Amino acid sequence: MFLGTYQNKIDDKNRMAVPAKFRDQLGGKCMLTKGFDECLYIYTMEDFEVMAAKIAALPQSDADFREFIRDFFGNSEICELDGQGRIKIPQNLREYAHITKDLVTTGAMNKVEIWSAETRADFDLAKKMKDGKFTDKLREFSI
Amino acid sequence: MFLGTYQNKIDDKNRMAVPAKFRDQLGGKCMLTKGFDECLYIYTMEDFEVMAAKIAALPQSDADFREFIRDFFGNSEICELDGQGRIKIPQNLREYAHITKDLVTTGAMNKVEIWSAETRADFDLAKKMKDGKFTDKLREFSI
DNA sequence: GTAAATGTGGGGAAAAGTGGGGTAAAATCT
DNA sequence: AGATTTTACCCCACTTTTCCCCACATTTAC
Repeated sequence: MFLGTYQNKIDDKNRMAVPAKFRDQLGGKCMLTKGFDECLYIYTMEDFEVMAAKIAALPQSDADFREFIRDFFGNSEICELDGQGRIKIPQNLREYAHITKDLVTTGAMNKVEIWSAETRADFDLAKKMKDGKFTDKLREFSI
Repeated sequence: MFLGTYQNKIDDKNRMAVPAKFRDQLGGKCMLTKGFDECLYIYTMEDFEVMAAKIAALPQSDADFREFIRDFFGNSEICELDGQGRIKIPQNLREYAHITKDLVTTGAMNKVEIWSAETRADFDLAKKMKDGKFTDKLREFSI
């Protein structure tokens, strides 16, 4: 289970230090993918396999699904952690998540999310605006 | 069952002594999470697991739920008590609860609440203002 | 009153984060 | 194809943070 929020930076060589708390669970290797909401996801190899199987099973007859499939696999990378526990983030994913310098890394149960610090801040703000409506929604799920 | 209210402090290394009465029930480890009302919650590992399972099951296709999931897990932390029964409170949670120095720690049945002393004082005051309406509300629940 | 438990502070070793050099591999150009 | 440039990757070095341990003051229990 991935938990907690961390601040970190990407360096000139496009490397990001994976927070130490997450490294053991990843075991030297991870899958880096395009996430929802303009952030990136890190999955363990096992969890990625599960997800990949689900997505690959979507009906190819549907054009939306075909696009989703190529978008998902086209924006996924196997990342090996270097001696200092860093991964390299490729250009296409950096662009998608607007990553330039400052990052926020958040554990979210079965995945790790990587955000550009600015994008995350904007998102937080937008969230506050509609907090009231949201709690009503949660109630439907008995939380 | 967690009971009672205690005053304590957070030190320069962001450590807080867990009141001794609570330590046995926690067993050397606890979950620290963001609570409602700008305070923090301490759960036992077991109680947290139950909650986490519920939340992890929310549909990822809904943007509000995605945000809720990252807010919940991103602001949760496994805390190990050190030799003196203290836990470290991470930056994101300190900020959320406005924790700087003086704290109030309250047992609340299945969880422990950690408040900044000032926030708690303000909150008490605010609550008193609407006491009349509140007792009416309780009546609906046969209390 | 004495002993044990609790709360608080701080030193120091170890780990984590960050930056950068050097070499090898890959891509590009002539 | 060979030469040149670019990219990737391994390794080292430095700074900052974390955490483990010890010490002491204060409170509680007997």
